[in-house]
Amino acid sequence: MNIGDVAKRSGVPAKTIRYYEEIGLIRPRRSENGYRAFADSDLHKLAFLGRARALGFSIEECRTLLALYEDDGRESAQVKAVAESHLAEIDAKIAQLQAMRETLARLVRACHGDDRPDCPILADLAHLD
Amino acid sequence: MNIGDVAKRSGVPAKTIRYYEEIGLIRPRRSENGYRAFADSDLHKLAFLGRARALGFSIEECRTLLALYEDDGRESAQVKAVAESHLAEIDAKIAQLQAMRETLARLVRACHGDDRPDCPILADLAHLD
DNA sequence: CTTGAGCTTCCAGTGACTGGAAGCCTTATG
DNA sequence: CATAAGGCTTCCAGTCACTGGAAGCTCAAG
Repeated sequence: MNIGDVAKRSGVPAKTIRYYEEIGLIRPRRSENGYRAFADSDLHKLAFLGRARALGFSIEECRTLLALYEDDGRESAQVKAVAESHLAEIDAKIAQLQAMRETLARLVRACHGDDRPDCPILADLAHLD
Repeated sequence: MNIGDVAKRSGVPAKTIRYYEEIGLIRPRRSENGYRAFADSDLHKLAFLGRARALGFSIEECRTLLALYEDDGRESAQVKAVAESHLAEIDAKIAQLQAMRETLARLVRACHGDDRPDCPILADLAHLD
């Protein structure tokens, strides 16, 4: 398979696939003409990576997960630890965004949004502690 | 005021203040010795920027908000539009994170997390559509 | 006079791509 | 068989918003 095929089949853009090779996540063979020649195992890895990235795992977490995936002697506890740590980060990010959201929503509600200049949003931002 | 003072008073790190000057968000005067000389208005702007950034506004949105803040002829509707658009982005991000969170939490619950290798988290990631 | 803190500029790196240029390779069509 | 289109290659630069560090100037205290 050429890069275009795996890109289509895995859903990972060709540019991204080249980048993943550059940082050592995958190591496709090369054909005689210099083209990358992807095996089924490469396609599987890329699909794996695509899904892990979609769940928000960082590249380094993906590297760890991929290594665990390929290690028959892994302990599921290791995988779970990575996932739990990531879950905690997601929860923290959600909490932070929700705090922002509350403040912002309050300000937006308070702003009449007409042609006059006075605005509680700017007033809040300008307020010195 | 020197940069260290405004950094402490505004809560914006000195490095970040220099960066904000570089991209034209602030234009402090210079003393004869070459040091930046911050006026109260600069301090206010930095505090403004710090708060706007804390609410998740992008630098370009901050630039717009700062311009509106300084424009006596602004219409509060313009400010509200920026804030509402940002609020929508935040909501989208929260929704996306919550979707990730649900999937991930389900997988974590399903993984027994012991010394055996079989793991529903990896199984899910590896699953080809 | 020296020491240490604070200031300056400039360069490089972060994360995870993404866009684009220049050029080789392959395939389809006239 | 020539050519044109499309796919592949590498390399370089840009994104966003800083952040770290090096080299060197300035200032206040002892």
